Amino acid sequence: MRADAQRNRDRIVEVARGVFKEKGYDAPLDEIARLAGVGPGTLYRHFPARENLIDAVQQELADRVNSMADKAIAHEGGPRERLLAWFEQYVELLTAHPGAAARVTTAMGDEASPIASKCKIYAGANTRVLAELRAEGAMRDGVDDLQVVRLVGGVAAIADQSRLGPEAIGPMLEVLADGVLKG
Amino acid sequence: MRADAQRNRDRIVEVARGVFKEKGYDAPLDEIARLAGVGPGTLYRHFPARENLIDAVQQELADRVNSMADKAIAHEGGPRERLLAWFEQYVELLTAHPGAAARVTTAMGDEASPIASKCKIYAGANTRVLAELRAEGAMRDGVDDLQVVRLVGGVAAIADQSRLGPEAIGPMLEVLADGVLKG
DNA sequence: AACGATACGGAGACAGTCTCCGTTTGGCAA
DNA sequence: TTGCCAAACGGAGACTGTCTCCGTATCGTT
Repeated sequence: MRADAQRNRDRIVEVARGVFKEKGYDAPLDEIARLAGVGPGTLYRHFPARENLIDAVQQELADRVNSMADKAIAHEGGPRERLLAWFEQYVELLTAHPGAAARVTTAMGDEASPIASKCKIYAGANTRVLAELRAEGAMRDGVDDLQVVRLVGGVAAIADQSRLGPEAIGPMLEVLADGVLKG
Repeated sequence: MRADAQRNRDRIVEVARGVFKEKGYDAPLDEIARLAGVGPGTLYRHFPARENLIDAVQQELADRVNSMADKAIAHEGGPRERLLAWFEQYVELLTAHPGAAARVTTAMGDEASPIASKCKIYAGANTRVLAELRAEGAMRDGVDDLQVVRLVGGVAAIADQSRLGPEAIGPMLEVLADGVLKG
């Protein structure tokens, strides 16, 4: 890639991160182009669809999710505490950008989605936490990893769109934990 | 209301029901106006916001939800079977129109929403089912009705947007049921 | 320095939302 | 019936956001 093209691409992603965080994933793309000091054509050449830009912006979140999973696994307490710690971290991550939770969770399991690579990273982190619990015999039989990541993502999506706080999210995640764990 | 106004309003709702069912709740309103044989101005006078039109269209669904709850309560089997029957019926209702589940569940608990009246009806039906189970002592302590209707709505929203079938939805609802019931 | 490939930018086509206002219509009162 | 006017209509067009096309500029190589 030509040096000027790389520079423009980087600036677009950087600006988009800020705008998306503030205004959500439906923010006008032409405005991002303007703030990045490039024409709309340049933005659309680098990112043919909005989802491609979202994918680039989410690299930052994907970089954090695995250390989150590690922290949850190392969390003190029984399986329920560790699972809840993971759920809470994951919801917090997904609600970092308004509109992210619904998009990510919708794309989960869809290989053709432009954000499939990020979904894979999130799903992988979730699987690591669940594998740990499953090895301890704490998980109910028949519970699938993809189901769980969709359920938690669903909670995150509702929380995001309804602007729910931790006091409303916490009890919902507890229901999920009780449904996932033997008990 | 003048007779011609009432006639136009009814035709708009009727046409909107068909278009929404086919194209989802984001379908162009001007197209609905055109198909109903009225100008855009007429549509927007009757329904200042899209949500107001959605509210009118959903009257049909709201009329059905209570008999669904009755059927679930009368369902043969234990608490788990009855709760699952209700969850499945509710998800089916919410996914009858693409885009409905997310909107309804997002508005749940928000008095100011234009579709608040419909949310109240759905929430009321859910509460009736849960009250029955709670009276039998089948429910876990601390589980709130609003939480449950949001969780099931979240599943419906993800199922709607990801085009999931019953084989993917069923297991998720089982996790919810296990999290809601004593077990 | 010259040149060709690569990338840029912004005008503008297009789609959907929503409003404003001149025109029409329904229903009541004389 | 007729006349009146409040109520309702409709559609042109302003506005916003998406996305493309193509003449122009720039990069990096020879």
